[in-house]
Amino acid sequence: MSVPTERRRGPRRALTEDEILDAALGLLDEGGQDAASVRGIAARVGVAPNAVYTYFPDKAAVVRALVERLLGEVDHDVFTDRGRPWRERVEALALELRSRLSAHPGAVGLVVGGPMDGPHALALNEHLLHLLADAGLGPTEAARASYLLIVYVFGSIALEVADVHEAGPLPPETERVAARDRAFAATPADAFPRSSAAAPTMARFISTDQYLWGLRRVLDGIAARVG
Amino acid sequence: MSVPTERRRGPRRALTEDEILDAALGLLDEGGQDAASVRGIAARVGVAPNAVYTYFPDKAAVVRALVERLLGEVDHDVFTDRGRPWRERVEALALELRSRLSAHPGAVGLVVGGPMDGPHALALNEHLLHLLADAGLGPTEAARASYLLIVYVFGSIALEVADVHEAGPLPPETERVAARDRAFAATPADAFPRSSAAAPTMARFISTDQYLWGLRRVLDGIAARVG
DNA sequence: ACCTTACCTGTACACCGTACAGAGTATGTA
DNA sequence: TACATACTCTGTACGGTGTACAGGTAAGGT
Repeated sequence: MSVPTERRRGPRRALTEDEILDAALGLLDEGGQDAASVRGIAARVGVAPNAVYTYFPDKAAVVRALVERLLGEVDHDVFTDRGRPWRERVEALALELRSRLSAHPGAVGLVVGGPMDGPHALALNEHLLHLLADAGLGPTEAARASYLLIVYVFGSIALEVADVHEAGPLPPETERVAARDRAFAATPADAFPRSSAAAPTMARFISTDQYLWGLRRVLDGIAARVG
Repeated sequence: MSVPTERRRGPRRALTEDEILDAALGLLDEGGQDAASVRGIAARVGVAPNAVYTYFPDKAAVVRALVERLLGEVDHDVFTDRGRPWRERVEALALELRSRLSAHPGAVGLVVGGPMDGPHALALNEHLLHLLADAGLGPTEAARASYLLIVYVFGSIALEVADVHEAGPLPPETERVAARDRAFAATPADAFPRSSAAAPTMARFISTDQYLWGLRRVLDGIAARVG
């Protein structure tokens, strides 16, 4: 009888890179931005800290791999359907990215803070470029528009998550929206929020409504260049 | 003869908070994102590491104060002139912020990564809200538009700086643009950049031209809501 | 039965933020 | 003038971080 699970070449490989990434993401989800230490990861998979370095050359490589995995999780089908109008496809992409990333707030900083030059990131960029070419944009304007959209999507997610150092997931959207409304709403119905007290932060805790509103303004601006 | 420099109450105050912030910013400029350690700051002002804690409760407070100082350096006059068209004023604000922040790439991550809830940040937000009210937007749309603009300005700067972990200032814009063009330019003149090799990162090293292009698309989208 | 290869551990180093106790000095008050 | 007070700054120390180095151990292939 042979060994049921296939081994690679050397001795048994007790760990896998995926286990390590699972542990890192788990720590990030539970403890926020800085919770994924090498020692913590190793402890979570039940191994000495150095064992991690068998699979990744350094911590940055772990982070890169994790970012790639997160970006690889986005469902490309929803926006590669060339039968749908291009604006709908962009909105689908934007919503998909937002929901994927805000599921792991602690990891958002790592995604945005890195070079985003892995295969999945590039594939995403390429799909977006094709999409904008479908819309009728020339190569230069497509590149610029894709940059603009990337900035909006990642920028808004990054800003939203920026001041949530605490552990755990974001508060539910209903509560976030309520907080934002409390912050921005002027006291008289038609008044303009003039005091700092009325707008306590520059940009935080936005709703999906507001996210889509901004995205649509961007799309309006881009659409005007199509003709 | 009396002491020329005025003292507060206690013994001589050899350090000032500004000296500490100068040191922190200097380290950030020379060493990038993570170069501003408490120990490094203290060494640079010639003092034991703990002395810093006389002026700031913890490192986060140092960072907050530094962010506030950077945001306080933006020249408000260029965009509070209500005589100029509102789009011009937004562009002036966007360019001012970009030039101020990209002068200190190592500090950008700290600005964007924090809550941005200091007095200067709030004042900036308020000015932007007023500006958009001048443009004719109602309170809700002004808040949403200001959020959109903030996301664009800070998001693009953050993404641009994200993969420059190395020390020193950004390369000069001419070189950055050349790198970007090399990256995005399709090999045949009219071809569309399809390969990942042709677009090696999602969004990096953009020119002022491209920055303004994106900003103007955003402004187009906002302007369409004014009527 | 070797030898090679790859996994994993123990130990160690330099650095980080920062808490605690105390030394030193300039000031306000008697 | 003398003292008490208030404040700045230092020495030391603790627990945390990333990771380099040397070895031990177990599973192949031959």
